[in-house]
Amino acid sequence: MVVYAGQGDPRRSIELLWRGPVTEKRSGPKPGLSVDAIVDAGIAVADEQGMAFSMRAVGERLGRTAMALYTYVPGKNELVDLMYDRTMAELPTSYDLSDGWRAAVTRWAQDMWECYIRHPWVLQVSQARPVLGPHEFAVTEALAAILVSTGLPGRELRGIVGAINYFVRGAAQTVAEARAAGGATGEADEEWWYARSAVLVEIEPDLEKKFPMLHLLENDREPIDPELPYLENDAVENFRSGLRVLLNGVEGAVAKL
Amino acid sequence: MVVYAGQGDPRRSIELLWRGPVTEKRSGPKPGLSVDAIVDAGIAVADEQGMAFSMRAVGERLGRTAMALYTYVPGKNELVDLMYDRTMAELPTSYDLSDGWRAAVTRWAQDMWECYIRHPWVLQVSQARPVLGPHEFAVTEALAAILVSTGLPGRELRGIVGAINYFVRGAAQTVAEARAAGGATGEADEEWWYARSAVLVEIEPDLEKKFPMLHLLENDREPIDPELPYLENDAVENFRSGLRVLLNGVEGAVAKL
DNA sequence: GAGGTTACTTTACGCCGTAAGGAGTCGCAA
DNA sequence: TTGCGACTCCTTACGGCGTAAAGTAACCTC
Repeated sequence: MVVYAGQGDPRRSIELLWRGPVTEKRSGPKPGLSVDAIVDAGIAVADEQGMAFSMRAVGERLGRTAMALYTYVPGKNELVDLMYDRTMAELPTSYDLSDGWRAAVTRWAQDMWECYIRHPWVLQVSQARPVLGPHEFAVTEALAAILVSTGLPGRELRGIVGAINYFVRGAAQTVAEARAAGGATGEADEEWWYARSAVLVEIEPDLEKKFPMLHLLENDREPIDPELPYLENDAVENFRSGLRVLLNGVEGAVAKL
Repeated sequence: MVVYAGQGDPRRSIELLWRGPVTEKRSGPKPGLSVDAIVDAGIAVADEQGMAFSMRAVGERLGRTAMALYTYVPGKNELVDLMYDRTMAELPTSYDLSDGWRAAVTRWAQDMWECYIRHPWVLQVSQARPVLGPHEFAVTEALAAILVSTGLPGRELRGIVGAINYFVRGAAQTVAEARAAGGATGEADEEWWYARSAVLVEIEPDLEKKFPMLHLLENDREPIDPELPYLENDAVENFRSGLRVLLNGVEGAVAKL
């Protein structure tokens, strides 16, 4: 499932996202739940089951039925928006620039990456229609603050912010989905890869001759962390070296100023 | 829905992906359908309805029930894999290098981008567990062939291939999902954005003061194509300038050789 | 023409998000 | 004190989904 932000009433969604401490006195029975509790439960369930978590599962975790949630939250889409923004609150809102913008961006990317890995379902919340929550803003503000310090014009910075975002998301997705797929089927990465590549070379024996450049790309490997599974190791290496290249490009633009 | 590649029997999946022209004579009634026809229908339905298309809808388009498809294809996941690989067949398998690697990579990215826009559901097929189909290989082979010509070592190229891939996917996703969300609700981008930003400034009036760097980033805009809707315009600009920065980074690495 | 194989259908199961309506609980005004 | 409206939470139900199971009819081979 992919969730598009805020399909429902925009006012209701945004009020929930930016809600302050609501303390109105109201009649009727005391609420046994709260939006916060539901969002927490939702995150916990989604961390375990991925974006395909069900309202019933969230309710169950709170000792309620699924329908009880609808008292607090208009629907699943809005709940996901709230979960997304809450998750973004885990990240720092500003970065130390004393080691230069490059070190700061690297730390931002690292933090973001780790957050994605902790909450892989976040990677499936649409980016195109931003959730427009306060913490989502804050995270981008943090990156913008670092990059503005380079002195580059806004026109160029927007592309760079996008590129960094896309890159971190993509790289994290590679790891996150590998884990999720393994977890869902109980298969480890290696097993999955082994089973398929074995069948592949059996059916298509001269794969290396058909795709020589891909084969060339596989050369020159160095182990990074032998503790990590194969695919993950690969992803971490690609993350580091890809980010380095990307930031070199930024550095080039800065140097031309 | 996000589809993880090949959850089913690996042999069956990969045989389907790499199947040659199957011409065995078989007993029983003549097949009225074929894997190819089903894959085509699936792509057509997914282009219209997105990844949340249903097996029933694909069957209906072929004048059959949903269950008829299961004679040819093990399940929806496998069908999506086949649709994915078929879609990749739309792309060129090699690029002219006479204008240099940079021009070639730019064309590759442009082609890839357009393919994603034509078939937005492709962006929701997992990347981490590659589908391992022949055309997916061919597309990456094409990019690898261009980049190998730079002379950079495989270690560095893997990160670069990843970065370019992530970037193009992310940038395309921004446009694709904006369109999809608009299409699903019948809202145009502008309306969506207007409705939300209006509520936002009402609820949080001093947004610009809370996130000054984001506000700074919005400066210095220039119109690219006034025909395109707002969000899309933005995305196209970011795609171009982001790719430029990324390739500058690659160029830096090449220059150091 | 019999028997096995295959294409396709019908039916059904257990999920999903959520609409509708009812039961019980509380604050407050009469 | 009583009644009422507001509120939380429940049960039930609907129409969707992917697909398992079993049945029917077409076709090939012997």
